Amino acid sequence: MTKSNMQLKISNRLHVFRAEHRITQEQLAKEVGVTRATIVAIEGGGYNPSLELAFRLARYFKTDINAIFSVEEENNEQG
Amino acid sequence: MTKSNMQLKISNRLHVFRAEHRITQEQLAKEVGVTRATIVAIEGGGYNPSLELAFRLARYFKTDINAIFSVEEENNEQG
DNA sequence: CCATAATGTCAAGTTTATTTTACATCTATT
DNA sequence: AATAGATGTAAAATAAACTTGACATTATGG
Repeated sequence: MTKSNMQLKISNRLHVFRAEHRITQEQLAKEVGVTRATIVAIEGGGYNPSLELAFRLARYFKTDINAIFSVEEENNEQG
Repeated sequence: MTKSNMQLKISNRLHVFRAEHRITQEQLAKEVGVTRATIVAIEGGGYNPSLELAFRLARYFKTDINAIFSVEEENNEQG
């Protein structure tokens, strides 16, 4: 079992972006074309959305995917 | 029907990255933990992978998601 | 030409994202 | 306390990502 086969944990700051922009889950869901359940799931964490949805969220908040989503590194070789 | 409800077309340069790195579909598939069919599907285009897989591919090529995947803008304000 | 590796395709199956619906909780506001 | 808006949870259903296996085609090299 190689490392590349382990599931990556993807964390996100969607809740923060939503707070900053003062938009509700329901509004955001409508804006990006999904249901509130999906937004809830993403904010709940440990959830792996589609790339398209990630792009839509980034685009809505006029930012980059990496500003919202990031990979949880188990292995800290960022130096 | 608002624009935000239309499906975004996501294009990618996976084929290019793979050529540059001289790695086969099968090798790459193994590296990022999917099957060759998935790599073929992505390179074929019009395919919407998971965000996790997008992150894995970017990470493998030591680059950013945006260098590999991009949204096809119907509305050309990309500078 | 012959063998082998790499790629493209297709159909059927499994897993997981996303939807739908319903109900509970929490925070204002009156 | 009552009403209303926003959020959390959960279970069943649907859609879509991803797998599996098999076969065809296109390079590449002996």
